[in-house]
Amino acid sequence: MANETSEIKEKSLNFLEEIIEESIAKGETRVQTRFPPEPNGYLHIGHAKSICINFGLAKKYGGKCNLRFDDTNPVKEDVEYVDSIKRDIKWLGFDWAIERYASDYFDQLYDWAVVLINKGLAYVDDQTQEQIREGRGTVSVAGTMSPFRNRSIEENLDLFTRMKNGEFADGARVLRAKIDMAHPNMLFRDPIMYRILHTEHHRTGNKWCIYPMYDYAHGESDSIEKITHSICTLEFDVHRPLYDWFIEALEIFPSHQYEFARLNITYTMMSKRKLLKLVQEKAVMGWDDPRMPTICALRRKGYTPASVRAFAEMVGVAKRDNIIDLGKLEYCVREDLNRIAERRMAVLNPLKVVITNYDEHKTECFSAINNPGDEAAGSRQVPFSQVIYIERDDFMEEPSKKYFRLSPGNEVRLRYAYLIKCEEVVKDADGTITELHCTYDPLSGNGSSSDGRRVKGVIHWVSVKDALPAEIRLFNPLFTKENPDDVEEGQTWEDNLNPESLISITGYLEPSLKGATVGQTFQFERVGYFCPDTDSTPEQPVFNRTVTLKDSWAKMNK
RNA sequence: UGAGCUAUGGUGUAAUGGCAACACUACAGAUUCUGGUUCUGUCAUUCUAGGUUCGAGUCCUGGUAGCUCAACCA
Repeated sequence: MANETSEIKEKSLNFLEEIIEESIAKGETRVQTRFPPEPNGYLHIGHAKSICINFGLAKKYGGKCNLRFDDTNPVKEDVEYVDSIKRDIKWLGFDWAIERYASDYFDQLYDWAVVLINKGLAYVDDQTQEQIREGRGTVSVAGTMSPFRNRSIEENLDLFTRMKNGEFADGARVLRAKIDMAHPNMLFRDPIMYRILHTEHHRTGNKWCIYPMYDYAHGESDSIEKITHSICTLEFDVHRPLYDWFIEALEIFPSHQYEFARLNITYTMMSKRKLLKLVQEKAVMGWDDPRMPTICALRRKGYTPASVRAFAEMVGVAKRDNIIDLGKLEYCVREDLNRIAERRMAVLNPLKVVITNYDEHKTECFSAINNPGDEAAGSRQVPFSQVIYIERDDFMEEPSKKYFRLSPGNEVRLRYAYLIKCEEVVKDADGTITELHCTYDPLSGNGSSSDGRRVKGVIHWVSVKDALPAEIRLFNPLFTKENPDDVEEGQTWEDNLNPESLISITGYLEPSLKGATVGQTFQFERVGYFCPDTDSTPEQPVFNRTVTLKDSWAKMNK
């Protein structure tokens, strides 16, 4: 029997879950969602949120989620994008019930347009693009009616057929819904349903030279698929009345649209158009450049699907505008990687240390734990010799008060190996430190020391003669401003690009990292999480920094 | 300026008329062969002015602020 203390407090519902539960309470027996990307670019973290919502809701309520490509504008779309989108959704861990394209419905959509013409609810307009724009009015001034608005049904039918048959040039005519040129909602001022585009479509080829607009195609596509909950972002809320208008006018299955606030992240650009520009202008290596917010970039950078899903869960779903701290995304990867990533040692900014009382011909191996949180991960052997690299940050000639790493006369623990003491600092003519001479305590190899003394500092190291040199790519935010669109007078968002977003250096890795392959992920102890890049080869290894470790020492010294 | 949407800590999300909760961040401390992890603690009179009510973050009215809409894009 459940008693009060064993009761688990139920997690509260988000507003979409509430809507669904209400509809179920009212007798709805089905939950059918859809994820409807336009194949005109790569999916980004904002789409990941939408994917998690749509597939997550379907899963939670025993329903299904379709994948539907919204491919109504052939001039911007391409199969390259279709393939990447499918791959990214699968990588995130979701699978769709059915795969469809808005273009699958072009015939049906055309027939329905004819229905609307016959009902006197649509007409062919011969005005130019300019004239149509002027006729629409403004937010505070009513529009004016097109001189072609009152054509007969027969003439409209004839003209629309001829539009379809390719008799007219691009832009010569459009099909418009006949609604209300004075409507306060601009979208109701006789919205365009079809435009002429003599462009080859990536799926329908040259079959069509007229293509439906989003507002006409989307709700009808939802209706055809009997979508119960059509979920989209907030900027589409003004489209909802029109979405409903077409469905009611056509008397077809009533899908309903619900809107949530899109994801924004500090220091991150989410606009597909602008991301495309970065790719085209080669400001980044490509859509999967690890500095991009795209899903393929996150994958390449070393993010796990679970961490992206956890992030989507963490940011929640609501209708108010938001800007999420980039730190939250980093928290999510660290949390996942801390659990699963094997530890290794690597020195990114080397300082040579000679251990003067250690046999110069000797190499011995120390056992190092692969993952302190996972005993099953086991351990590995790490070679040690007389000359090693340590991080330059781990030595300070004149240490500040709370510094407990290496300094002249001071002793530190080499992780998994000996205690060493700095005896001499060697400098070049410029005064730059070139190497350190240290002595070691031969009895300290097992974690103890010769006389029971304990040291606070533990630093990582790599044996110079065994080290594996590798290119290390350090990534920083792509933009210098929290909001990349926050621009000074006379500047553009591109002026906010961070010149230090990519720093490439040579690091020295422990030899066990040889042969690491794409998909593996490691923690370089005390430094961060790293993974082999897709550019990596056995001869020239390349590692990406996924995210740094939390560093409270660095923060203290800011 | 017409219409629509939204206002709760630094950030995000809860609280469904009854003690403002959870997570991230920040700060303080404990543990630690990673200045990591883990653990403990600290951080709000809910945009504003009125009203309804025994009782309002929640309901009502006015104001203010932010976002969205005037592509033959989605």
